[in-house]
Amino acid sequence: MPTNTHSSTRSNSATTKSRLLDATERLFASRGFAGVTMRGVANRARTNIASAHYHYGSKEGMVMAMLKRRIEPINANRLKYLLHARDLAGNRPLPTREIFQALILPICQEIAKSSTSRDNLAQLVARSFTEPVRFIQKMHQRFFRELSDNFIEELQRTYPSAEKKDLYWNLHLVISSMLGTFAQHRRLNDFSKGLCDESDVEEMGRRLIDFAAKGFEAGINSHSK
Amino acid sequence: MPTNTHSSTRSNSATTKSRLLDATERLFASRGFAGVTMRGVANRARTNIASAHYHYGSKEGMVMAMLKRRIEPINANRLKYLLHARDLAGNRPLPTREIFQALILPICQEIAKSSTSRDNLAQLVARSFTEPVRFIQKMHQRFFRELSDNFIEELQRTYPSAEKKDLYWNLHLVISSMLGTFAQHRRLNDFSKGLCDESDVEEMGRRLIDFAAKGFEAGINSHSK
DNA sequence: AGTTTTTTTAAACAAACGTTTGAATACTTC
DNA sequence: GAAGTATTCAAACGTTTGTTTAAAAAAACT
Repeated sequence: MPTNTHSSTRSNSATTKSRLLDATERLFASRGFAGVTMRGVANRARTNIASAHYHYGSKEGMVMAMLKRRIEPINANRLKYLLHARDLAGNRPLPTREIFQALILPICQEIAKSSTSRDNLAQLVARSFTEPVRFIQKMHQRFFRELSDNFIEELQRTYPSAEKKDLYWNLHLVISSMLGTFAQHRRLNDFSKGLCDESDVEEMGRRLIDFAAKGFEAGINSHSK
Repeated sequence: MPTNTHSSTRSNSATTKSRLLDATERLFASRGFAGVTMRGVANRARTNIASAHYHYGSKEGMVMAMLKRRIEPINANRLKYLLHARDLAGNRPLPTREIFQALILPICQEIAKSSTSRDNLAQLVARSFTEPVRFIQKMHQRFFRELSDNFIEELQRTYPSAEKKDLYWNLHLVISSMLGTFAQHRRLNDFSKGLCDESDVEEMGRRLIDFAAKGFEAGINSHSK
């Protein structure tokens, strides 16, 4: 039985443990949950199937650990961004664009980091939000519930007279657009017949933020007048 | 060997054949490609595994047939909408909103029709665009390539001085937003803590069109000035 | 050094998968 | 109604899946 209550104190074991998550990440990003096989992961991590079970208990546990490792730091950065922007603004409401920068920039930075090799974070995030497996849906729900609570609060400060329903609808549209854009990201080159460069993550971030901010404002203003 | 060159002339066989696609559709929408099992489909269609192979040759062939049956009519409607709007406008360029109405309304109507029972078209479309299986990706690519060719042409008429790169980027953002919104659609109730009603597909369509049109315009104007 | 705990390994398990077979049944055609 | 085609069916095939077992190896601890 694995005793994972203590974080691993040894150097070698931590390496195998993390190599397993690395392999899980690659397979999940390129082939989805069903494409993550214990044998495939073990092979890529240069270890054994039973070793994977030893460290993570089950396939579900392993994928869950991999998703947590990836997503939690990004969400933490989003909130840090938001708080930082609010500090700079004093008690004046934040511009729409700035709020969505806090939502979108942190993950774009992470995507830019990871998109050097074949393991693409954009694909990973995209899969995790349409994956039909129950526990992943629950996880996704938890992550975004926490996020939206914070962002709705900030949006209410910026749009004090807006109806809550409009704020929720349009934040929903913004988040959906962001996730959809990541999911489609790899198809941009083909889609645009080579005119657009999908590898330029910074450009994607800038355009996505503009798009989201203006779209959001449209949804709030049209209803409030 | 199945001789599918002739469309089925008998009444009973066509029913079994279409029941198989119905079952495939339900399973694919709720559990993705990996969740479509020949046994599951055959059970739901009240027939045999071998019967499914007889009619469609393979699991891939069956899922492909199901996707074609669903998506092709929607795309045809989109083009019909677009041509109709252009006819009404004479040779004057179409407003942005009207162009994206032609993109979004036809599929929303279809979603509204199918969302009575548990088989949700929004989920189906959502899965088909993040599914890691090769042949589904190819199919998705083909469908949207044909669509985008027509819509880019129309957008160029409306924005004659805009750069092609901007048009492609922002149409990409619009399509991604649309797909992402469908993918997230079922989570809206929970996300908004009951404030928003996800079953109101017409409201979703209206808000999505506004969002997309304004977001698109922002991406074009900000770069052209 | 000896004991205990943690980690790795090879081998096997039952269950579920897509596909194939060959015979039985239904339908069409003459 | 006989001949021929189209469809259904139960049963089996070989793989692959996640998981378990029990023993060996490595590391940590006293």
